[in-house]
Amino acid sequence: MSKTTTPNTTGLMVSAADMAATTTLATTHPGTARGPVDHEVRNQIVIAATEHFRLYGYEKTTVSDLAKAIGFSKAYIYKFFESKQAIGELICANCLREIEADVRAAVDGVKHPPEKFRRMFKTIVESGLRLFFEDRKLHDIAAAAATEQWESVRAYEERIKLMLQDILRQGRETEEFERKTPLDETTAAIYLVIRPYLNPLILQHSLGSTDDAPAQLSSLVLRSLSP
Amino acid sequence: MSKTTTPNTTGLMVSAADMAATTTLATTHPGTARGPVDHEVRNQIVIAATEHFRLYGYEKTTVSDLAKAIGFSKAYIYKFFESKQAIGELICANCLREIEADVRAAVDGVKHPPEKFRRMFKTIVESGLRLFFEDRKLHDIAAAAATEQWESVRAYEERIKLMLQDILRQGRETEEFERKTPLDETTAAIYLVIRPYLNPLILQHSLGSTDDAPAQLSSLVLRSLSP
DNA sequence: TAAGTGACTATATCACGAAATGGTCACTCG
DNA sequence: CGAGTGACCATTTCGTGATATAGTCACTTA
Repeated sequence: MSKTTTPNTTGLMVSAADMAATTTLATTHPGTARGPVDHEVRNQIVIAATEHFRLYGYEKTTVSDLAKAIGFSKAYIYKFFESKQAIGELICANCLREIEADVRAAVDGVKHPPEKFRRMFKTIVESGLRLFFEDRKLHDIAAAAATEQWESVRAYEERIKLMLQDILRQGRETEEFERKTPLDETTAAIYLVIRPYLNPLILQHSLGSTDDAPAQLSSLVLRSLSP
Repeated sequence: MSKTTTPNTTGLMVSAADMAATTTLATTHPGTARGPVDHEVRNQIVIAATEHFRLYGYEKTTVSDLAKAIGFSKAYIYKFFESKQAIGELICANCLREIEADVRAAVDGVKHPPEKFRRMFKTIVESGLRLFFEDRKLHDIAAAAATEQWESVRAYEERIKLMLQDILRQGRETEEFERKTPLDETTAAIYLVIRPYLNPLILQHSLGSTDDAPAQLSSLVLRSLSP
């Protein structure tokens, strides 16, 4: 039958902060979006979803709830998002980006790579725990995202990995870190060390050691990096 | 008295059950046991439970099933175990002890502590995965045990930790490992590194990296230990 | 034509009575 | 007295029909 040849461009026109009246940024991954990526109503949906998910959780929020909140019909929402999960992914991605921003802020301006690494690790754990304890409902989304391997989580982990690699590279340049081991290998190994504290799903099982882990593991890693 | 030889049981005998019967299954933690710890019927229960749990899983095995298997009434089972979970804990503990034995065997006879550590890590992952893939039903018990923090898991982790500390101590003696960092600290940190691969619950979430993780992380750890 | 929706379907969730299960105890029997 | 149990209870689990939800589509309206 006649495919709905919606004349929109489902392409990836990623614009960071292009919204009129909000603080939430709605960067969208290709595939999760549908219809106009930059649209007032789309932003309203994101805002309503963020609030509802935070207050009542992902499961207990129905698409109709969101529709009611923005004063449109449920069907209209599907003009902007492919599925409820696509909305969840976006909110989840925003969460993770916030953590990432925390980490970047903590590392930024610090001179020595070793200290950078320490702060990176420390902040990852702190921000992860903050999400877990203070925004449990949103954390649950992130956990679900991790379980089901949503794109948002994969991308987040990839970005953190790159950030780590960057710090390592800097440390090699300043000769504070050893250079024998291939950079990729070092990155991969250290990433494996911090992963349990990055991934919301695993973090839940590491709550017993979150107090000491960042310091102890940072020290261990830095020892392994000594030239 | 001396070991009961477990003459025979109504029902099939699996090799693993054989093992369970002949090796120490009397090692019961206070609270999980009840009545005579060394008793023919008790062993029959353990054998039946091992088999049933393996085949049908912990949840789907009822205490009545076990009773039927050994030819006694359900009530009699409670003369030997405080609860169904107590039986589960014992079977779980046996599983974990088996893994521990694997690890000990892999490390035993190796001379250099660095190599010992490598093998320890490698075997932990391999045996954990073996349980996961080949005895999923039993793995599920271990996972449940980890979730609910059963004593058996705590004890297992503790034993592995001690094993690790022992290797580290040896390495310090042979001067292959650095000695500046306090032994406790080193042990704790390295333990945190291997924990995600030890704990059945976390291992599930690390399946993507089980191929390279042991080697990469061993190298990282050993670098951190270099004098 | 673009913005927007009511009505529809297939699947998932819920409520709730029925059946099953973990656990106890008074009791029998040798 | 000790080995062993049937009958019993409180709590879970299960099966099932009723309800709710995700998602679609033809359609209206300005």
